[in-house]
Amino acid sequence: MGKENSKPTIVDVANLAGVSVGTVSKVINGKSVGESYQKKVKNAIRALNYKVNSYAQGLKASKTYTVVVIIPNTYHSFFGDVAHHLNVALTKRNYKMIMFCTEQNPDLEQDSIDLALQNKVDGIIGLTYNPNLVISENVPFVSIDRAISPSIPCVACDNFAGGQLAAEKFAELGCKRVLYLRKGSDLNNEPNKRKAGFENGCALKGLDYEVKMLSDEMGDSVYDFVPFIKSHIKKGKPDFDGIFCSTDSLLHIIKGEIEKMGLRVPEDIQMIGFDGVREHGFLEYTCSTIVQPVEAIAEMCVDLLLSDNMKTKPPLVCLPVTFAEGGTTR
Amino acid sequence: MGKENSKPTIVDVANLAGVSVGTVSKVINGKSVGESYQKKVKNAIRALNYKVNSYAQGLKASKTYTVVVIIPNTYHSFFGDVAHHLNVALTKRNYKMIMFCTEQNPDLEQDSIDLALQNKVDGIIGLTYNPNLVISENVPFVSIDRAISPSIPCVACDNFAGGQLAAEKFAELGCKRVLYLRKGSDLNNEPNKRKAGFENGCALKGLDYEVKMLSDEMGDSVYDFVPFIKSHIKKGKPDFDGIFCSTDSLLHIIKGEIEKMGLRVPEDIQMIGFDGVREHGFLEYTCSTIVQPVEAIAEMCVDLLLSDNMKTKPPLVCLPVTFAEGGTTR
DNA sequence: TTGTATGCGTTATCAT
DNA sequence: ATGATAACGCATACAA
Repeated sequence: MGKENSKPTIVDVANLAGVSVGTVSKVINGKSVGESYQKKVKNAIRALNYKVNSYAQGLKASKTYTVVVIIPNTYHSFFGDVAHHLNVALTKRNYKMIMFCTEQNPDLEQDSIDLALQNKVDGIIGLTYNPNLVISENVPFVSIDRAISPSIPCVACDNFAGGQLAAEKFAELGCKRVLYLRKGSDLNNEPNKRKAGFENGCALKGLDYEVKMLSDEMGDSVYDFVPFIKSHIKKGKPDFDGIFCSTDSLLHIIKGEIEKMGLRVPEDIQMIGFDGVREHGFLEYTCSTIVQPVEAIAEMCVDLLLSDNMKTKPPLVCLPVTFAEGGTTR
Repeated sequence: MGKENSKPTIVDVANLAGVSVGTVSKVINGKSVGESYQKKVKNAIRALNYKVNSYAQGLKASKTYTVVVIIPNTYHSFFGDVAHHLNVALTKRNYKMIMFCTEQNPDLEQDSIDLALQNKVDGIIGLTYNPNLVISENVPFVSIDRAISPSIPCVACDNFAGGQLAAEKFAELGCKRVLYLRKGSDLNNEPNKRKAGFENGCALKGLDYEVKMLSDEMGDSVYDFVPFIKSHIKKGKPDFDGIFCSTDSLLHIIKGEIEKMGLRVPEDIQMIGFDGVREHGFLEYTCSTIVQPVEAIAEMCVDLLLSDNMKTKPPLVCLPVTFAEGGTTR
């Protein structure tokens, strides 16, 4: 008897149905099979509660219907949102998603890629920060928010347009002088284009502005913005009436700080953030913000990754952003 | 030549190294191998950039170092937090995590389990709501927040203690009459014990209270709490001085609503939530709250799932909660 | 200690 | 149309 208690295989099904394994395989894969055989096989499958072993399938076909997603984490609202929509987009196409959280650790990012290759996944989607990422050519890779190489498509929102939109909104809302606060990676990534777009918009609208940049890599703290802001307040009077923050997260911290300084939002100071993520999964935005089309980004990533009939993939895809009112503008 | 351009296999390594495949396999798996052979093999592996095919491995060993995590979504802060810590706990143990987001859809939950079985994963961790979940006996399963069957371990925070702790805090903070607002699933799950714990705590401390329960399944809206709250305000004067909300998310909505009614938090009304999730991944809590030990829960789930030497697994594990001040209490 | 051969479950290529 | 059989890449018992 031997392997009595192990899982049923295609052979067991064939035996019970009184047909050959080839026939069973055909039934499973929807190939043309005689009516009566069809029935016998299906009954046997049900009777044994047989499931195909996707590892054997993967070994044979070297197609695993599995995609690895590399992302810093899922507790941060924006990343959580991205991860979720990637999952939905993949599931919709019958793909499984293996997730690696890297906390922006360069080594972990590289390890994740190596592990993915080892697991013969059909592709990788990565939101990474490692500037020296080694990606072997034979595996489809789509990058989010960072151009890695010309042969690797990068998907992002239109960060430049987003920055410009923010500037235009401030102008429209009657602001005269706006601060741009940014803290992020020094890497040459897409979100850094928010600044250029913002400056462009300010120039277009004749809006006065000042920029303060802080760096992740340099270990700057968000609270380093505080003295900068204070230097713009003389005798309780700010010389600015708007603040554009590079992310909604940053906005929330800064909002708390300037409220401590006795300024009210949006009465005294109007604020616009970036990302447009809804905390708690609610529908309402927690601040006025430039909204990233996260779902569209996720869909685009998956489409690009899985379309093997596309000869030359676009090196950079920018998806449109929108402005959403969220209580920090008038 | 044939398969010239395909990935190198263990055979290619063996050929290049001038040894047998068995030897290569041993080197890969850290079995004892002669010093000189060791070197030759390792060089060949490097030269070919060889990676073991984990599908072939999985087929052979029927051990895949893969765990499926079933969770409603990752954009909601609490779920995102859970998913993240599960990922970290699994990665730490060299396991890969396949994620399925189900949005609490019962069919999707069942499908995810079936798919997991098909993929021969080593185990499943599920935060599910389907009351009729069919889980075949031969796959390790750990449930979060809901007891599914005596043979399936359930891991949760100590919800009863959490409810009681909230009541005790209210008493300590000088409250005389507290409202308990709960919206959730009617399923017999662990979080529903918060109510009993709260009532117990109120009784213990001689605290007056009233309870209002809303149901997910009945399609209730959180705004259905508004008339209930208003019925407790006579001529602008509330007959309560505290509100315990079954989740932080709910607290944030209710806080907005009662502020619209002209009540201030925490000056007029003190509020305590449940979950203790930090928005934006910050360190600060967004409200005073009963904090779930998410990391401990994740670790416990993984430990329980992967410990095969444990003969009888505990049917229910409750992990301790703590109170955190977050600006909605005095 | 090292090499050889068999099997894991599936699919695809043959004959039949 | 159906059945037998050879791969897929790896691990392991067994032989050398």
